[in-house]
Amino acid sequence: MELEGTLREHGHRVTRPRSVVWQVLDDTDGHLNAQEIADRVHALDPGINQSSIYRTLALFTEIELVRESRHGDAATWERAHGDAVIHLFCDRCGAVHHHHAPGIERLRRELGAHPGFVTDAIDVRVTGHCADCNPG
Amino acid sequence: MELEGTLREHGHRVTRPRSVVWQVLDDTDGHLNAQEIADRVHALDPGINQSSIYRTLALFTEIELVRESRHGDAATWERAHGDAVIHLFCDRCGAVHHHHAPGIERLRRELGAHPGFVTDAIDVRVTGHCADCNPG
DNA sequence: CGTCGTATTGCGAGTCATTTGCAACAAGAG
DNA sequence: CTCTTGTTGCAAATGACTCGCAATACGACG
Repeated sequence: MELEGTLREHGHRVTRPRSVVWQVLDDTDGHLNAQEIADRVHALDPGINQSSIYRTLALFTEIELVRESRHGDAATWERAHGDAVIHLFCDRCGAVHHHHAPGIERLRRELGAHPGFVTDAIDVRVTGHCADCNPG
Repeated sequence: MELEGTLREHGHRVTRPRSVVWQVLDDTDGHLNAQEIADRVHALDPGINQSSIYRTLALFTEIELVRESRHGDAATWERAHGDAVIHLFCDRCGAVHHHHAPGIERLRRELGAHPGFVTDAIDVRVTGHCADCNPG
């Protein structure tokens, strides 16, 4: 299992909060905020504390199982994925869509040729609105 | 003056906090966090309140004089600039460098062809480290 | 110039998501 | 089964940012 392997690899234990939080994120195709994660976690196990959820998310982010993003003042988490997927944030309904953009690899090559900076990750975020979202 | 015109255009007054905050951001080539802005503002006028600085930054962001960005849990502000400038965040020294990437226009065109989403702004953020930054 | 209406400020008190200290607990090596 | 120590739950703390409100000062107008 991806979770167990990655945790062990980094010298961490497999615990109940970690399994449940992972179960929630792994079952979701998209971004969840802290509230949504807590709700789903509690549906599976009401005994898990909010602090443990935050600690777990921080750990998962550190070992790159999860990607955290902030848009405006909203924090969301999703399963980690490669750079070539960019995020489309809808200003109307708040949804976050994924879009595959191979052009990112071109950008990465271009940056590689730039002697002043060593690139690690590239994060492209587009704001706008879904075609079917009503104004306001 | 750019500040006065833009404020008037949007029906806002030109006040001391607004002039001083603008003076600070306009004199800086790059990103400043709330603390740095407050320090520089207070160097020019110690009587300006922190809340007014926040309110001013929010207003400037709204009328697009200023661009706010959040990286991790750090909020920073800079004079507004076009999308074709991407941000390079150094994980070691915390600096934010600008890089001109005309490829963004290509990406915008590509997204324009995507029927499901109407693009407004594109924000490209690269994490990594300056070539001359020491590890740790 | 003065006057006046109202946007804006300064201040202090909130807010609220996230973090932290610590004693109790439990994963998992031996 | 035992023991070590990484983790948890809890409750209290943090801290960046926001808000309510009376006092202030823009700037339109005469």
